[in-house]
Amino acid sequence: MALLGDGPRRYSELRRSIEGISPRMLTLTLRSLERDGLVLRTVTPSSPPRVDYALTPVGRTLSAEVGGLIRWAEEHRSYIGRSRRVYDDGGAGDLPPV
Amino acid sequence: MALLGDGPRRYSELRRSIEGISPRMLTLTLRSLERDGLVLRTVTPSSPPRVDYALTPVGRTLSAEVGGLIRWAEEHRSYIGRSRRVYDDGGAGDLPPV
DNA sequence: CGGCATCCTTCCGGATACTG
DNA sequence: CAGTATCCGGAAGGATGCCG
Repeated sequence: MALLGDGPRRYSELRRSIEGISPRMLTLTLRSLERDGLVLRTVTPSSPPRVDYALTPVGRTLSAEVGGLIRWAEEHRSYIGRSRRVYDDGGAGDLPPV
Repeated sequence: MALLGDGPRRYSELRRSIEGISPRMLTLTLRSLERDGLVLRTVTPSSPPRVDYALTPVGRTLSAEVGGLIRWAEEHRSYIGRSRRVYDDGGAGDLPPV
């Protein structure tokens, strides 16, 4: 979603930039976004074939929202890491061990 | 998350207002939020026992973000419904059948 | 009241192989 | 290139029963 924020992307571009995603999941995700009217799929029947994915106007409004969430996650990543360490340390207390 | 937006809530309050959630999932969710430092769990050892959940300052910032997402979903709910109907109708085209 | 432990089913999503 | 089809393991999460 957020990846499509600035302009259309080809299938293979997306696949490469979302490191670790399987073709299956990428297609499934794109299809559901298309079904929901958030992404527009454009097929150019050439050889080799070319398929572009772009946000629809409504898709752009969601993308903005998602972008905010991503920024939040980046900004608080370290806070969460610290919280988890404290919690997992065994709620024993916030004073360091003797 | 968003439910805690305005003030602490008791376990049973949450359970009732999130209709359909199992005690297991509610606890699991609250625990992970607590672990991440987003929610504060306060136990009042009385009889019957009482446990309150409240957002931490960082939790409030996420809650705001999530609130935006919820508003987005409500506003575009019908748009998505329409898109799906069109899509499932069999991509045949946007002109009505003869 | 506010949980936790356990069992059991569901289904998400990865790996792999094949196609227009 | 841009997928689809199939198989399959593991994790998510509901149901149930018990406890401080």
